Amino acid sequence: MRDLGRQEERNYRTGAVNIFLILPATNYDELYARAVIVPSNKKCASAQLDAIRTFRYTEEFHLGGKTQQTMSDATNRTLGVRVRFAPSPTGYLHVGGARTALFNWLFARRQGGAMILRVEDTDAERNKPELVKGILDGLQWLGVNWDEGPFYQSQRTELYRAAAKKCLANGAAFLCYCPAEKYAGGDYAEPAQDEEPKAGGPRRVARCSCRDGKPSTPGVKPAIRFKVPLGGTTKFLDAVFGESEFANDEIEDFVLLRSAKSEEEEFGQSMYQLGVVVDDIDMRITHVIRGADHISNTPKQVLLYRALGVEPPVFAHVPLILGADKKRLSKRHGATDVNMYRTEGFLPEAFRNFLALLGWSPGGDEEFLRTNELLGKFSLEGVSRTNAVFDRPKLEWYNTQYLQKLPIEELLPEIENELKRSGLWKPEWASGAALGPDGRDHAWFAKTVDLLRPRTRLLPDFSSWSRAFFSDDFPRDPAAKEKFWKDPKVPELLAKLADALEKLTEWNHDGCDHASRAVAEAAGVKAGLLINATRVAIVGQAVAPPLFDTMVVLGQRRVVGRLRDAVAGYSKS
RNA sequence: GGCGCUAUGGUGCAACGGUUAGCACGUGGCCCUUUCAAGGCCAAAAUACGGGUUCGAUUCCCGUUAGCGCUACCA
Repeated sequence: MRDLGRQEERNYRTGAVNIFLILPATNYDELYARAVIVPSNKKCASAQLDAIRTFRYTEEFHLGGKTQQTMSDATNRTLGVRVRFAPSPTGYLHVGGARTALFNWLFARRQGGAMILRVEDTDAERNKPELVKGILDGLQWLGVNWDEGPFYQSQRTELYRAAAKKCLANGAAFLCYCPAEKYAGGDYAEPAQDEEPKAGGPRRVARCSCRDGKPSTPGVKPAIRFKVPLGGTTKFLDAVFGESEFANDEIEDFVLLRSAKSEEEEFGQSMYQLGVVVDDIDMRITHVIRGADHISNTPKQVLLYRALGVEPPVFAHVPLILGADKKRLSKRHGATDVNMYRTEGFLPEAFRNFLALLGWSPGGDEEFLRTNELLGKFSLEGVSRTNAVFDRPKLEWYNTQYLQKLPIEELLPEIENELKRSGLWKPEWASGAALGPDGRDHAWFAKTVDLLRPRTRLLPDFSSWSRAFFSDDFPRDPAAKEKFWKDPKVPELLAKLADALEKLTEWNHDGCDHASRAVAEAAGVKAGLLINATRVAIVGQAVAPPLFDTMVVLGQRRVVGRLRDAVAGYSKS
């Protein structure tokens, strides 16, 4: 650790949390210091706290930073938490990525820090630029917003090349002329190098003679590989998994920069490991929160940080999301694209609540957590270390809960959008001008939605089976007619009911109730027979809210009209 | 194969050495009821296995097994 100049350090103890605050040294303008919050639980023994205190020296790194997209100076100087979400546009935004983004966002917002979005598109081959929009849309739908970016790695290649060259100059990297295939499959060690038989145990990863400065091969464009130290270990601290240590002999000499694809170029595009580290340094990322599939990449990145003269940030790896068969979630498990959940009609907040509790828990039994509660409770120490299975039934349960429990005024805009989408929306329903079909009822839309919502599972339910509430053009479900229109007395009953209801001077629940029961009684049938038949007549479904509430909401003119229409159509069906 | 990580009912989480192992989803039953939901009540269902450490292990350690991850000039 370098000399930090004047530096103050304090240890505050607040309940379960130790806060180490390292004040910036005044004489190094570039010196970057910050407070790190460390949970004092079993995952982070106090001996490890030292390792977490992170400072950063940016050196001449700014040189590259100025070339293309650069962070603003103001934000660069900001002290505090900075996290990033870094999707790769090789596919849509899948639920695992969405969860990672959500955790980053919750952490940033909770800590009052900054969220940065970075598109990792360094692989020109698989990269599909048109996918970026879908990813951003998905994030926005989820409510995950960002403060800086999106930055595109494909536009920052000079930065990576500068860093790779620095490693070359350092001796931390080497030019490799080997064909890629030679490394593929791992277990490769240049036979000629086998002079020291078992100096540091068996060598298990590819190590070629280029790393010792093999003369260049004419006509072959080299790649730049990182020169992993022989022997020793690399350790790092993970806020979720604790401390881990990897033997350097297990780490391959990973590629930093691809070889040039054309004659004019000296080198090709950056590889993942280089791009992440360089960007995380340049963007001053303090906490790297990402999927656990990156745990094995971390020692490589730590090595790279050190080679670049920078202390690594805090890592927090979050467990993966699996399908029902406990395999990593993929297309064959059904919907994995978050945008499909939007299209299906899930409420973003319900989806967010569900996702947040997949691999994280605030510690108790509460699980219905609205966004502000999530924001108030989120912490890295609550993150689990075990992979979680994506359980669709539970997600659906969350959605029905939100559909039912949300304050009506929060739900209304969602329903309005749904009805607009399906072409059923009428402007006069808008709040403020909420006149009902009969031009009288002031909160008609809200009342109707409130009546409907206990029976809905997804947003489109409002325009499908509830269609008759919003449109006069609705179908009568054949199965419902089969079930409740079987009795031959039905048309006559419905006709009588229409007559009785038409005479009503007051249109309310009890009036409809009494009138209906009187008709049933006069005809000598059970009220249920008439009620069920009437439901099919006025809303076309066997399933609907309580009949008399439905009548009230639909209005007298409509109910009578639909009853007569049903009588007329009865024989035809 | 090598290396790493993980292991509580079918699923998601609680229980931070002492509980009759808790909550929720799902499942089954009952109640409510005018359909269907919602809601209420009840039930079945778990500490992977084997060794330690300890007065005491779901909890700490080791091994086994299983699952997952990484092992690319993918990210």
